[in-house]
Amino acid sequence: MELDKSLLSGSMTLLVMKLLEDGDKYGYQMIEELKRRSDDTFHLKAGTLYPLLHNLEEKELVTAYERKAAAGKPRRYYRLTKRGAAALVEKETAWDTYAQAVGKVLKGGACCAGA
Amino acid sequence: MELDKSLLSGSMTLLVMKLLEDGDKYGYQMIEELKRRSDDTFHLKAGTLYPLLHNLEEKELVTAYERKAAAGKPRRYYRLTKRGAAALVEKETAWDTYAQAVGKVLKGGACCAGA
DNA sequence: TGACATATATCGGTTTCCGATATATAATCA
DNA sequence: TGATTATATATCGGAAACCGATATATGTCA
Repeated sequence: MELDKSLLSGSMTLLVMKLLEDGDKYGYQMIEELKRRSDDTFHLKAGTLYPLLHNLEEKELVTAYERKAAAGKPRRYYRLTKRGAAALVEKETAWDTYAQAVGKVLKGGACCAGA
Repeated sequence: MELDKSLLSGSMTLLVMKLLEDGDKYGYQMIEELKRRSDDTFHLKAGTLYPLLHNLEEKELVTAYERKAAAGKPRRYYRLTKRGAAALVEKETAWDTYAQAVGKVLKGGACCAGA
């Protein structure tokens, strides 16, 4: 594909990083928020999210810290690093390019234009 | 994900099937046309396309026939079956849903709305 | 002769994502 | 009290997508 293959379908990484743009969040919270913000379209699974977060941490695109909640297990919060924020911008641009290209193929049949 | 996982990133299957909507095509031709219709964004590789086509054939979403060209190796043309055309419509709808959901997440930060 | 474009094909590998499973805490309910 | 459910994190194994490399075969052009 050559345009950032990791977008296809690394879209989950993009979306998770986007959630962190609004402020630090912990894993379980991201699952809920992604569901909400996508109008119940994305049901991100724990088995997908946690390895993904660990991977972002390794690449230093996010940092993590633990904090006890009023009840339950302590929560592991994630924060976008500067490099993470820069990577996010790139990923958003790549997504736009990709989505637009799909749109071109889906709309532009031989039926409608010689262009 | 629950919305047709094979869209993420089965987008290639969607795009290839879409190309066939305009008429029968052979593999190499699809690679060239996808490049053209996407304004040089998608560089579909032979190693991706041919297994994908064989898979569509197995599922009876396309049929194939061979035809000699004026020169060179004979070409293997593919044609959308009725089931294939129906599957294409579904895949296009799924793509729309998916792309819109990504759009919602990318646009709707906590920064801009309580909605 | 060799390089290149056309054309199809397969194998092995990486990355994505998920299902299943495990662990731990607290609330609710029968 | 015991069972279930929700919260919260984690890992493992597997399926599927896509690609790089490679192989094959034909024809043209220098």
